[in-house]
Amino acid sequence: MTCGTLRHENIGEEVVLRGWVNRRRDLGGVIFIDLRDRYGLTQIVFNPEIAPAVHEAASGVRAEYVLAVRGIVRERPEGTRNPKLATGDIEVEAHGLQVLNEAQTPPFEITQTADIDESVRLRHRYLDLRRKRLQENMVLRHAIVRAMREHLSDRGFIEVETPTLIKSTPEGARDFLVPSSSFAGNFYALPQSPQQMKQLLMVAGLDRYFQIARCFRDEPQRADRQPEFTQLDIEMSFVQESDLMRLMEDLYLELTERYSNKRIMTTPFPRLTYREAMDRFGNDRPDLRFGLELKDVSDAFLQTQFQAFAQTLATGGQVKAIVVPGCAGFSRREIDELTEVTKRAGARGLATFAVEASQTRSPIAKFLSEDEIAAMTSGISAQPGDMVMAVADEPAVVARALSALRDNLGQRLNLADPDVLAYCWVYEFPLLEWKNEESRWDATHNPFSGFLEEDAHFLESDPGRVRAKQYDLVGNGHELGGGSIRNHRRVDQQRVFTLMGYTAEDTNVRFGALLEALDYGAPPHGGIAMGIDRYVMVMANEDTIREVIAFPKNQRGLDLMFEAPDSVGLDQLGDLGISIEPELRVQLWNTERQ
RNA sequence: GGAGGCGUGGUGUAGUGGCCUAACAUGCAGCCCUGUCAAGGCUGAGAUCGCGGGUUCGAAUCCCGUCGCUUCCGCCA
Repeated sequence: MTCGTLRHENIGEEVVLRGWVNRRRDLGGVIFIDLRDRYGLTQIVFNPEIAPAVHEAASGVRAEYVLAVRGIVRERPEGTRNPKLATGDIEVEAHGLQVLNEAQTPPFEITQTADIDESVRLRHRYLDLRRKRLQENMVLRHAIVRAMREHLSDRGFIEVETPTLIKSTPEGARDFLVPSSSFAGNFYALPQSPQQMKQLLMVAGLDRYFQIARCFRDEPQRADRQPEFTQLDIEMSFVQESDLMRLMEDLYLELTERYSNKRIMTTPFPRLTYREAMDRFGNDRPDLRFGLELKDVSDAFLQTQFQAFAQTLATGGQVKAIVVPGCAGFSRREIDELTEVTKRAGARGLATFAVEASQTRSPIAKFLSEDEIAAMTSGISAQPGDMVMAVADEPAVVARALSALRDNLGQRLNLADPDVLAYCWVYEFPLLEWKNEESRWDATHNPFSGFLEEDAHFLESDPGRVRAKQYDLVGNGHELGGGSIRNHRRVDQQRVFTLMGYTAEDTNVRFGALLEALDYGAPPHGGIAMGIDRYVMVMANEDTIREVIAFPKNQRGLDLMFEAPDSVGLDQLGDLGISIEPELRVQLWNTERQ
């Protein structure tokens, strides 16, 4: 029996309910207590004329006490029913009360819905988890993960667990290292993902694998990044990009339909090449719920006398613009704020043009000819009443600045409908990118991604041009997951490693097991890894993944409840052969616990 | 590593140079109250305004530094 089950038809039954005191209303005579558990609220009545001793006991009860109440389900008197409660037609007339535990006044109100300082919430996460918001998020997360398991199991996938103690591979994110007393001086690493393991499962012939996999990356936190997070990890043999996309599309359609009230914007999910996404949105994970696309207006200024534009164009830069419909009347303050947004993203400035029927007003109008301005506005079909906002710089900066501007405008103008989920695929990412600091090519995604056969001849001559068989699923501007078709022949994999500057010795040390396995009849295979935390966050309309993780760490990666990480004793360190530099012997925690 | 925002009773906020002896709501404590459900009424406790320094006759308020939280960039194969 729970606090959410009793209804009209239970009237007259004797029941026992257990739960927490949500609220107590002591009217002097009769006392009402709303008893709460995961399933709901039930009003308990303590009537001094029916059970005086029980009533007396109830007057000492406080919020969050844990009670067991024995009583009889009664119909509520006419006019006192509560339509806001599922159990609002009835109440339980208490005949017995047992206080299972008392409770201190909590540091924040369990029933409060307003935002509470997150540090306080994290320090007492078990109380935060008592609140409706997080309980609903946990239930949603469970339902989604369960549906993922069922969906894939029904299609012949098997769930395989892979180890958490593995070998460090210094590529990509920083590893969390784990020492062991058996091998003092050597370290395991926690997996950044089960990437190599799942590929080896394909070599093994377990052609459809999935796992709800915990991944660890020792990198700075973000609203959607935690040092440990969970992925739906998938790998399949004998497939192409489109097979993976279709599989995930089916799954995410089902999840969205079953577990949210959101309308899917477009099905099948639009597919954008990386190039197209960058051109149109300046971003490889565009929020497609609204337009405000980027337009290249460089052509209008090829002959311009305006130095800022002319010089940018002469040095391989570009001028791109966003047309903001109906916003010619942006205030000075709004324009300043938007300029600040683009500046923070690296732009030197933001050129604005308020298009009016008779003229176009702009702070830089005096530097430009009327023809240039007209060529620009007509080229992008700006109408009277529109605001045109432009950035001139090298392409990467333009993309970053206008993408930030676009997101800000979307928010500011309420263009992103929270009831819509706009999925899309972004594919054909570049295989490699040039790392200036290291003076070498590096994988943009993971080093095992295959490349398009038609681009293979560029591999040595123009590596930046080679497109990978790689795809990301994007939803409402969040990267929900990504994957690729892998190199299943050693020679191809070796070719990529060589480009990345690894010697045969390097690759043998780092990826020896995988490379060797490719020599033993590795089938063509590919896969994808979907971020579960991020997806649940989107489905739950939360702004951070901390709201969908039971015990998250804060932005610095600290666990405020358990107070981790923490120093350890010298004896423990001694077993591991580890000594700590004196300047690092700092006390992280000085909380006084009761 | 860099940039922005925030920091005032337990919680959420107001106060942006003197009217602050710091306000409001909620929570908490006590009293009153027999049909409430965000119960109501009365009374009360509770903050040296993150910390340190400075400017000023005077600082929650301005300046500098510092710490914490948070968002973003870098980073995240």
